[in-house]
Amino acid sequence: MKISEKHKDFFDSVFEIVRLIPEGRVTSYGAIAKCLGTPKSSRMVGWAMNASHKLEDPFPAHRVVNRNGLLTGKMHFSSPTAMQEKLEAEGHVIENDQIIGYAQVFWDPKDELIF
DNA sequence: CACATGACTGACT
DNA sequence: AAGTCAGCCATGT
Repeated sequence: MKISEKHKDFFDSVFEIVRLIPEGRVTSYGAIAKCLGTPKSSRMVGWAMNASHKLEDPFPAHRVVNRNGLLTGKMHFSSPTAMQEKLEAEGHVIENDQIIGYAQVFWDPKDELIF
């Protein structure tokens, strides 16, 4: 299966934003979707994350969680615990698959777009 | 082609 | 406050 060129645009934007996430910060699918102008297409952001596995370069998909700071996509990583481990390695505290102090480490893509 | 599912979210009840 | 519904749209059956 191959990603259409039309979708590549969307994917590219998502990847670019996620790569901009500073270490020790996280963001949500909705925030990215909103930044792209399609706030209701957060599912598509998750879809893009799924496609991120094809990327050869390291991709911090673990820095993208749902709006509750819940690691809903951890099962899609190489290891069910990989996501949590990487987050903890960056200084986050995970409890019950949820990022403690999520609001404090939340990073809004718009912060980088607005000057 | 129709229906169900999913790395989601916001609104409504 | 907690549960339900409705948008979203690609993919799988």
